[in-house]
Amino acid sequence: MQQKPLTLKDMDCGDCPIRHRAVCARCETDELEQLEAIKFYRKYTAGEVIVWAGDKMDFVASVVAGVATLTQTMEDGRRQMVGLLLASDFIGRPNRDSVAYDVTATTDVTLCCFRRKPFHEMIKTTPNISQRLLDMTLDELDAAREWMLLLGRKTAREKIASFLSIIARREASALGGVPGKDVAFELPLTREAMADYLGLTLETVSRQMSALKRDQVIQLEGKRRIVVADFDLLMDETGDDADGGVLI
Amino acid sequence: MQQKPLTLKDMDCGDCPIRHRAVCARCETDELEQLEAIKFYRKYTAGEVIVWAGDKMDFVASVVAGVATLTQTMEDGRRQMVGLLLASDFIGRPNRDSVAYDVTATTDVTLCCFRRKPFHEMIKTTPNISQRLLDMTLDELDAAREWMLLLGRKTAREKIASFLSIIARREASALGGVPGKDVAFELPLTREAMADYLGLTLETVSRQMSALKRDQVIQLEGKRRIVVADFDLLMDETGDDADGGVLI
DNA sequence: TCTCTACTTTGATATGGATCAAATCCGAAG
DNA sequence: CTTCGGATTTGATCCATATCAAAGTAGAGA
Repeated sequence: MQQKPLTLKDMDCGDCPIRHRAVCARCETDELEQLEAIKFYRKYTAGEVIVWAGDKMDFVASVVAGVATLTQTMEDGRRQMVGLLLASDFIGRPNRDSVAYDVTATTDVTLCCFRRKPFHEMIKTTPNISQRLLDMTLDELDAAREWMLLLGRKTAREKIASFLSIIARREASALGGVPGKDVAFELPLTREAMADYLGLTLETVSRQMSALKRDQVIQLEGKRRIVVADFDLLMDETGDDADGGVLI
Repeated sequence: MQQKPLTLKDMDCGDCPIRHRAVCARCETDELEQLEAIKFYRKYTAGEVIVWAGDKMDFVASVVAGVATLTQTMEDGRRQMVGLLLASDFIGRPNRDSVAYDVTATTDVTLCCFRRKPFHEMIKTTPNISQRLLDMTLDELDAAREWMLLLGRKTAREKIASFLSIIARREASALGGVPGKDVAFELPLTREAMADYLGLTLETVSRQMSALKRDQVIQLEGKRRIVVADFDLLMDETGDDADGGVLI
């Protein structure tokens, strides 16, 4: 399944959002050149496992395109998603050589990878990069805490509405804006993966999607395409405060 | 309630674990001196709110002693704890001036505070500090993801057992070890706060505590003191893998 | 010592979501 | 176009936990 790594020649760097957004927004030219030297690309197809929990991982990476997930699995098979990685999100830990979660591509995925050891060395000497990583990690922590409220206290209907609004918002911000009154988007996850995200069963996910459709909060075009005529109506179903929510 | 800030003279710095463990484990002498210059202490009594969600916070801090919590509250009053802060844990965001969660002292708490702006300036120029903060934030992210599995997929009984083992482990590691076959400790939270931690009601927490006691997994001395004769027996109830669990 | 009050336990009942089961949909392979 | 298999929907039933209610406990203050 896995193709041989792409070289820089295979992909115009203009397609790679990393140097501009994810890791090195404030880097100096020579730091960017250092990063280029340890950078390579990898592609995965939908459904492919990128790394298994416990495996060695000798690179860190940014998602260039597609959607990947982090999931934990209990001995008896119960699964909980703990990370949803979209374009420009970061995978891996500069100072750990194995991963704690299964990382899976849920759509076709392109990663921009950096060899872990030299990347780790760079961090130690480059405040810009470690500060950028700190900011990104703090954002992830905020997202995780929002997610904890969802898992611990929201009803199934609120969970679905929250998930849809999260996806809508992230898709919109990837295109550089905020969702307008009406939005349409493709779900990057199966019902089962949504269930793993939300701490529900896939049957409950399906039922609540049908209920939101019946109640005219969303429309379904096929199984995966969602049309939201009135985004405020969807937000009303999330249980969240009306104002967007300011962060720590 | 709140006492006037302590000065360095009020507290021997030897009592403060911060410079040694939390923020500056690898700092140079002059960096430590910079930190001293912007450092002060604050004390809070059990039950006191340290900051409300949305309030300005002009300092960051490390917990020196006691237990504090981060909680989110929905409009209708549903509450979810999203952070449990013990000795040497960090509070606040160097680059944000307001907080997103209620921060509450659940026991008497002593904080070692650093004025936010100068601390933020130090980070920018001191790789040691920003790297240390990155490591701490990544640890918190791991804890949050463990917590998400608990909230999304564990039964009430597993949640309680997991919570008790987490507290036992953190108490033990604060004393510089790992929990032995038998451990005893004081719960730093009310049943209601435990419910907020676990995404349960306080009645369910109480019932499951009683059940674990009935089944001889734990003993209760009074309402708050827990004695665990066989720690493995408690671990068996958590639903977690037998081996401790390696991290990303 | 005796309240008072917050915390905790226990009981009875209701219910949201899980579980078990079966049908339907739809895209990919032939 | 037809077939096949994974993804999804829908239905019937069950059960873990919430909810509502009341009683018990213990520590702080009078």
